[in-house]
Amino acid sequence: MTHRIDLRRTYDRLYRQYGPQGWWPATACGYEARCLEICIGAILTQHTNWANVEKALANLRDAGVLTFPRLHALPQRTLERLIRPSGYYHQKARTVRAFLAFVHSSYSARFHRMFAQPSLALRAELLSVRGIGKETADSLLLYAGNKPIFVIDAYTKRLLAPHSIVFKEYDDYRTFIERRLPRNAKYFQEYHALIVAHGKNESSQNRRPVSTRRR
DNA sequence: TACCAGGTCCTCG
DNA sequence: CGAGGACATGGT
Repeated sequence: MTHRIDLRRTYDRLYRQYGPQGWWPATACGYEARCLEICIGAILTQHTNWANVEKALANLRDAGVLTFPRLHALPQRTLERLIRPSGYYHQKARTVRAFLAFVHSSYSARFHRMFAQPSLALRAELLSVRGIGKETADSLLLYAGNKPIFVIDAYTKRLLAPHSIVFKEYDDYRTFIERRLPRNAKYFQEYHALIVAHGKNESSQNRRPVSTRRR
């Protein structure tokens, strides 16, 4: 089967339409703090509107617990209460704690050590953490670790589907895209961000059809 | 009111 | 293994 989509040109088109996205939307300064915020945000955003995730992150920030040691020491119930707006709060609290325990025990709670590992080996380790699946693992690798791994999400599949590019396996999507693009983390970050911007734009138009009236 | 949002895990046949 | 369901809040 021949795939007509030109992924580089698609990127250019999206970039012209939406402009630079500068993802991931993180506010923290400093490498470790920023990694923490990205990782927690990536877990909280699973099947969840980003606006809800921001409420949860704001709760953690306001409570002064958005640091590795504070978050790691937080009781399950307290964590659940703070991240409640992001939904699935029981599951996600467990995942956040499992993730922090993993980083703590395997990498002394240091993200720079964790991301010093070879990407694919680290990916396998992340996938062994309960609650972290392929998309979340790849988001951590790409946005926190700056690894050239392309993140596949619902929007990405939605973008490819009209071109009859449909796979059963997550990794088939990833391979398809990675084989057709320069392996560059910044490029992948921006590209995936553009796909999400486009996806949100499209779905908002579906909800409220474009008015035929102009000006 | 119903449906959706930057998934993941578990169970059952 | 593949389909189906559970997990949960907030916005439109």
